[in-house]
Amino acid sequence: MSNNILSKLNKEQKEAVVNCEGPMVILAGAGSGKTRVLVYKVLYLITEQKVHPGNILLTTFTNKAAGEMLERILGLLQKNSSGVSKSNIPTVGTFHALCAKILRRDGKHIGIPPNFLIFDTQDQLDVVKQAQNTLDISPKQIRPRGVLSTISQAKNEMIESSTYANFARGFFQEAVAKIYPLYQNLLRENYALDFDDLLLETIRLFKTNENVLSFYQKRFIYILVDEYQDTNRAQYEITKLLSAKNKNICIVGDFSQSIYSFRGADFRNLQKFKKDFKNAKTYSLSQNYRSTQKILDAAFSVISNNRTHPVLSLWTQNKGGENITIFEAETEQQETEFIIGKVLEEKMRNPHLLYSDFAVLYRINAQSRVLEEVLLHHSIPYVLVGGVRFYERKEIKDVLAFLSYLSNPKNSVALKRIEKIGKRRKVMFLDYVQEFTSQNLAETKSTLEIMDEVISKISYLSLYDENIPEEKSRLENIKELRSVAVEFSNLTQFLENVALVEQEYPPASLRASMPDKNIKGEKPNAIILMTLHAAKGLEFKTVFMVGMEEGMFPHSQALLDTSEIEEERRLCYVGITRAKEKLFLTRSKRRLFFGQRATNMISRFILELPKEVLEENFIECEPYEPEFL
DNA sequence: GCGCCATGAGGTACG
DNA sequence: CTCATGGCGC
Repeated sequence: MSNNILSKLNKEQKEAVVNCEGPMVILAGAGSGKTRVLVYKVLYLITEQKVHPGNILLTTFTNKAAGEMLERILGLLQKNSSGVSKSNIPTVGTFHALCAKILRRDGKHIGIPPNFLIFDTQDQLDVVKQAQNTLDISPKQIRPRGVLSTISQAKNEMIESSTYANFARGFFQEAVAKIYPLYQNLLRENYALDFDDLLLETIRLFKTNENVLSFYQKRFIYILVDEYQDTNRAQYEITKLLSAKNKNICIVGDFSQSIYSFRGADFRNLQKFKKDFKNAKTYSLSQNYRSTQKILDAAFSVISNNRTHPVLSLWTQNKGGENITIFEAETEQQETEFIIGKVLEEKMRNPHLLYSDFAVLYRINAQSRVLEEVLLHHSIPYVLVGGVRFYERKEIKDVLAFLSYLSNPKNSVALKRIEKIGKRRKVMFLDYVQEFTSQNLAETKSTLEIMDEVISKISYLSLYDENIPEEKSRLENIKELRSVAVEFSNLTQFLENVALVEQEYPPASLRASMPDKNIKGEKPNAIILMTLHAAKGLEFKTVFMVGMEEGMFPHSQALLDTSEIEEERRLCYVGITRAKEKLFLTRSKRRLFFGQRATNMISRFILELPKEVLEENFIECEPYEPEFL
């Protein structure tokens, strides 16, 4: 059986899998089979080391990744006929999901009720506005969004509301110093935590309750952490606390793919690890199974310009491959037309190719508009990944507000939202709340029944007209939410799922220009449009990176800061390494920007590519020295 | 409670 | 230019 598992791995991967005891770092390059190593390591621990599955913790970056990895693990376990029952599976999830579970169970020790709410960004904003209102701080002078991100940043650095004032410098931060404590109080009055609190309160729980910490240390004997380069300080702290006793901690990461420092991620955690665990072993996965050597060479050449972190050199058996094409368009429309031409050309050359083998990656969301317009004009099918998320839609938030208030009448933010829907509807709703609590319906009715009752009691659906396309899609979204409710008949569990789980984009929110068979679960045959950030972890046969201009990519706000430029370069590295077979980099000489025509220089990242891997017809621009150097 | 207009800002995004 | 927000009048 052991051979069976290990035969699927190369030498480097095998080493990383079979060494399980003690602290270790796996430096895993893009496309090097990192997920495979994590999955097989868990499998190896269970089947070979006879570790109880419940003693394994694997943390991931997203819920999606967690779901996929657990599925693979369970599938392989079944294949190896190792009896794993539902109550006997490894814990796989994000830090936030893990912390939510821990706090539901043990938060009471630090005054957090088990039915606490999790406030999302919109709820948080409402709270900030409420706090500013109380303090008479005008939202015009001090923007709530800015306040919120400053508070979040402070929380990421583990600065509490009581001590923030000591660090506050300047007009804005002094305002935040007043708002932050009030914000925190309001959260607590609502029995709510924000996402940052989930992490911070767990740390506080661990630090003040030895027994609780000890319980989880005994439970999670083997800890694996994915995407360690994108952990923030709180997440770093949690892994350290949890692994302090057994020290069986395996972290996986890649410096070159750290692209989330703007939200508190710190790739130096990857370096700190070896200082915290002096005897930590290091394994590197350097064989790439995704791209051609030319693509890898291009990526390496670019990323080698970064000075503040180590860089893995990747190799592949897939030598050669096609050259990388650079295209300089006059306008952004022409840039998109070039893409369409190339897609059709490639499809002609190879009839097996689907539209979905092509991805267009861009730096900022605003770039998608022109792409959509031109694709639409040429009747080329596309899907836009991203945009307004399902659970952030108005109608979904409304229905959730009803349910959330029913589950926890302390939720004043939900009530405020309900009031906004309509005063009369609020009265009708409160009538139902009375009925609901007096008859204790939370115990007897399913989520779906409650949802349907609320919706009909206040005739919520009559707000929307089926004949107006936009409103019809709102009605469809509510239907979609009903199907989620079917999966979670317990109201509390349903709300927990909604708060923590990133929703798949349902069909209605997929903006496809051609209504292909977009049925749930089916990948539509359409060109994929997304930001470079969204592309992390994915791969496509052909990749177009557009807007390769100074000011666009690297982004204008990163130009003056070396560490931000390095992050942009890592983002570029991530983009290049998404391509399996063919890579195009395009730029436009002129571009409409905030209604004005702007002329941008060619991106430095293009000039950092090795000439050997470029199509010959690319005429290099005059080299330039950025002014700030 | 809704719709209209003025104003202002404009990165990336997971839980 | 485009979108989000907030104030105000009906």
